[in-house]
Amino acid sequence: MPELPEVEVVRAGLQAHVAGRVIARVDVLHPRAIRRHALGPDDFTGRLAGARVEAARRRGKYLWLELSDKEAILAHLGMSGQMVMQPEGAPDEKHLRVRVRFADEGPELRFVDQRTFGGLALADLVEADGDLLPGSIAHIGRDPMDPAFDPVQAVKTLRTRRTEVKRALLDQTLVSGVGNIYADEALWRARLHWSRPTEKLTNAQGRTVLEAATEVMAEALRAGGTSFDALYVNVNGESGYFERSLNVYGRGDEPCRRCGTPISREPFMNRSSYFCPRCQPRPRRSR
DNA sequence: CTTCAAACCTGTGGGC
DNA sequence: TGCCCACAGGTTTGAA
Repeated sequence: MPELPEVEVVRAGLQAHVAGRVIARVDVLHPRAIRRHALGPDDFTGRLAGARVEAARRRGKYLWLELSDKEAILAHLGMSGQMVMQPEGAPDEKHLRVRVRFADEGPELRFVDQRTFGGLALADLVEADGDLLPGSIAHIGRDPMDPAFDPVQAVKTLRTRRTEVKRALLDQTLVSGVGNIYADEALWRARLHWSRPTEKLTNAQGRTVLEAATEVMAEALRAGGTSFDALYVNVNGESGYFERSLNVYGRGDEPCRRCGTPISREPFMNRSSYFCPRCQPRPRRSR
């Protein structure tokens, strides 16, 4: 599933293949893909024709193609969204949702999305805390790879929350970019059970788990991201290979790489939490 | 204000 | 073989 490292791989691919090009024509093949564009498909395609892509940018799991006049194509990959470059005329993918052709008639950009949780929208860029970003995501916190990310403040905010530590890690307003996979990996590295109450974490524990999240995402980025199946690929259709480096996620009943204890899986927020019951003991009292 | 859970989706795979 | 259900999960929305 695309979390920060996977989205960053895609962003870099878009920067390399799309920046500097002028859009000739956009086709929306499935209206749900632009459901967050309130003015509808005709407005979306009409306003994009002739626009020039200046750069590909990202915050957390959101990415956007910056256009001129403080506008941008804002994208979220959801669970299965892909941005792939294809030669014009290549056969349509089964789940092709949006096609972007360019004036130079070079490779076209395709938004492909099986589960349709992702989508595109036109957004106005606004000034926020020294950054230019889509107004609709101004509520998202900075991610750990942002040069202006403030880890001391993030730990402080984390410890004022009254919730479980994993819920806090997944809260994009606190720190953005972390999803279920890297949350579990960070908690394993920090030796913290997912249900530990945030208000009881020490400053050192808070710092440790946020540093672990930052490190594991940086390592995943260097590996090209995590792929379990064909649902995450870069703009050239290639998978990342960080899955082999995961220590807990998806490893239920397999031995912990630190202590050999079988990894546990528990239901959590309509998904799963993977953890080592020995390295990450459950808190004695759930608040 | 904060916290929480349901809803949105489709393809895959296990059980029977 | 085929049917049914569980599962994958990020964000939005509305309720408490």
